[in-house]
Amino acid sequence: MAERSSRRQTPTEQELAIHAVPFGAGVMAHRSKRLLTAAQRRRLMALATTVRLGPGTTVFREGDPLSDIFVVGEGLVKAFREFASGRRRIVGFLFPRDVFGLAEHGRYVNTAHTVTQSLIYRIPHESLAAALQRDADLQFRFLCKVTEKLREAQRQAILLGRPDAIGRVAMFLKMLEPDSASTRDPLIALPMRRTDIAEYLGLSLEAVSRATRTLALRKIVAFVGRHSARVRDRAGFESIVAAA
Amino acid sequence: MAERSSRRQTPTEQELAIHAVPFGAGVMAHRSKRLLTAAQRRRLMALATTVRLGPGTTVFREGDPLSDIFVVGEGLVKAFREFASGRRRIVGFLFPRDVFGLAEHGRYVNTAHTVTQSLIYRIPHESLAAALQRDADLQFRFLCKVTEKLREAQRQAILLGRPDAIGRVAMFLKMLEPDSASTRDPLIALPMRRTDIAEYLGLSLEAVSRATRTLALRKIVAFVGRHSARVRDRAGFESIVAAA
DNA sequence: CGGACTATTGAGACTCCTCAACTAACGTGG
DNA sequence: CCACGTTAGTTGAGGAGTCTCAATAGTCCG
Repeated sequence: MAERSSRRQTPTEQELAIHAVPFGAGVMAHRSKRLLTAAQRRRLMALATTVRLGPGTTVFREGDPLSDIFVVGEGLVKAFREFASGRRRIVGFLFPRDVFGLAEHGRYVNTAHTVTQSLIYRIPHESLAAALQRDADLQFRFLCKVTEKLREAQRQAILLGRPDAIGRVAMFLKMLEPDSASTRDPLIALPMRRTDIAEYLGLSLEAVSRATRTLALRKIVAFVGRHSARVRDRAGFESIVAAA
Repeated sequence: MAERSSRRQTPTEQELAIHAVPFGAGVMAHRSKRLLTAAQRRRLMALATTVRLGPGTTVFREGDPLSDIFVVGEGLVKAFREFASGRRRIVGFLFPRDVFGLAEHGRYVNTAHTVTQSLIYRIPHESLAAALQRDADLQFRFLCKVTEKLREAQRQAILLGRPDAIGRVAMFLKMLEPDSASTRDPLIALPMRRTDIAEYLGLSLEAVSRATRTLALRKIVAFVGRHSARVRDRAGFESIVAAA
């Protein structure tokens, strides 16, 4: 399930155990606030070029030769794969501080699109590899980050294993919910479109729509506008998330 | 999608891009043959204790405090999570050379059971973390390994997103299929039970059974006994795998 | 040769998917 | 600032597929 190595550092440092889902979503709040020291950050930024992209822009395509590793500075990016049938499968939402650009055999395995306007840092992969080789501590941070992604990926797998649409949507909202500790405002931001949610949850657009409607009718979650939600019935919500 | 850093080494070295599915399965054949140098292997073994476990043995449980990181030497291990409803979700099969013991906040996030008799190496996580901190190259190998797991996890997510049982089973078989290049024998080993397959694929036991039967009736895959299969109609098989 | 477990097969209910139409939101331009 | 057009999302009806429950067949043990 997860490979790892681990080492506790500052409080709430996560283990190395592998578990990486290239999904920055919901986890946004869970991730450690500062993974890098000021010096490390400075050195990394020296290797990076900064790009500002409008919404719906392609960062790279599946099959493109690997060139850079990317880090989200601001905005939201989605990583997905397309099939012959035209169906799409989003394998992860990338939030600020998330690293992306997963490759295999020298080629990116997914396509990455911006969802909202975004600020992206790109680092040539050779430069990054060299930097990681020189700085074991920096590499450890990366290892933690990938492990975090693995955990997220497992979470998505668990979510997809559920047979009920309402449960999937509830789990998705739970993933995007800010840490109860950090934020007092229980507002959940949903920057992506319903279609994106459907492609992430493995459901049809209509099923997502019906599930949200049901949650709203039962007064478990209130959707304000199309891009935010709020849990109204905490107990009911958690029981749906926990079930199966 | 995947974070990463990367660096090509010997041929077929994989990138660091994050994408980790704690799933050793099918990927067995895909993984690099030798990730460690003899010296690194020796040093790691010095930290490890060896355990031989019978089939169906619990290695650790979800929620247990993190103590060791594990590596499969021989046999097959499954990592899964259990729900209040009694439903189980297998998030990964661990094959020889796979690392497991994913933790968060000092606790294992999954339960690990042996499927067959297995030889397991266990390394105290502090010792491993220290070793990785000292040896950047070794740490890089771990990073590659976690990245590999992330790719596998994404693959499982893609698989689970498919609505058809036959397609899921076909993808699963594809994952377990040995590299066409390495092995000339197209026999696919299925050490796990049907129930395990069902819990990995997010299907009911019966749906798996019906899917295998359908594949057999269409003469696409031949199942010999309960623990091995062989692709009979390569074109038909690949078209099912690729579809959707 | 039995017995317990695992897997297969069958019948009905339920849920989601597909197709289609309608409504709402957003952006542009007058 | 309002009107229109395009895109995004909601709602409805019917069909396909899986899930559940139940019973049968097969396999691995002792």
